[in-house]
Amino acid sequence: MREDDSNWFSRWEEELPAPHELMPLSQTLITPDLAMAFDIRNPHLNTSQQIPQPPPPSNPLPSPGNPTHPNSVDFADSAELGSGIGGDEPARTLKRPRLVWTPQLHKRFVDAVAHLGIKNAVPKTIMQLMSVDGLTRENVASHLQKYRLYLKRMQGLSAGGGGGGGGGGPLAASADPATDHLFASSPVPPHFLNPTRPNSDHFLPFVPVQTLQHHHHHQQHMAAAAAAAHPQLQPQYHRQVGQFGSPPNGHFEHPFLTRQPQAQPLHRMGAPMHNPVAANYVEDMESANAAGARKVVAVILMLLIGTLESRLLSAVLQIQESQLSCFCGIIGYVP
DNA sequence: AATCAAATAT
DNA sequence: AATATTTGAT
Repeated sequence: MREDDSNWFSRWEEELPAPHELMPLSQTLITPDLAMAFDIRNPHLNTSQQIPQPPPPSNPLPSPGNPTHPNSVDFADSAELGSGIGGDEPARTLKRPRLVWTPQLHKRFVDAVAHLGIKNAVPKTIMQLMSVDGLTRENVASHLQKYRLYLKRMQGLSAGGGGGGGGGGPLAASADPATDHLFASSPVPPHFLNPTRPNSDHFLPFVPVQTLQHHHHHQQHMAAAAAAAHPQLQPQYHRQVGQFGSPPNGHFEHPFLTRQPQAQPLHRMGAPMHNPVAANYVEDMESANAAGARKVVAVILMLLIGTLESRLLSAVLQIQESQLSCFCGIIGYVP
């Protein structure tokens, strides 16, 4: 008794949860929507917040075969998702905003799938290869599922024996007019349609090109819904910054920031390790001057390999066959 | 545990 | 319309 009396306090004190074990009550009482609307996040999650990624100097470059919407929305679209909530358990209560598959994001997806080969292209690996922060496996799985359906349709179109449109090729419009603008925004690598044997694309680097980190700390307060509202937009540099205004529809978009140092899973590829600085990838290979070099490299590779089939070559390069001579010329080869 | 495809929900 | 989520099977 006596002893207890003198010690009860210290015992009680010892059993108190450590500060980091405390679940902030406010978090549990605030609805996810409210939390997002007011930008409330976890106190002990002082992780660098969603700093909307710097919009790269607009490098307007037309992607082949896409109708462009003149109205260039100057949203930022960065490559990261999910804000700070990825990490800890109370995040479970906070539902993350739905992912918006911008043409650029989709392009990354396609690139990843292409480089993995259709066999290895499963949600998890695709997700890892894309290395977009906040991107979840189910995000990818969902997208992949739809993309496969799309491919199936495309395959059905071109492979169908009977049809009149013999020479159509993979560039033909989708059968269902009502279907995805998104998927049309990135060219479907030819071999997606014939899983016949591994592709030579494995030789092509995944272009983990690092871009400069600009400091453009502008939090755009615009509804990213607008970006989604223009599906046919050119895969330009729109940075959709999901911020919260008063969304009538009730859901918010979150910004994507390019993935920071965190995980750098895919440096095994071609990339000489370099600084751990964010792996920032070139979104449009067509636009970057890297594109030219890339194609030339591809040509050289093909030459070295000995496969000089113009159709295959143009397919690999994703250029017109007529342009082949140009590239061949560069390297001094005359077909 | 991951994946997949289909159905369903938001 | 576009994503997410669930379901049931592999």
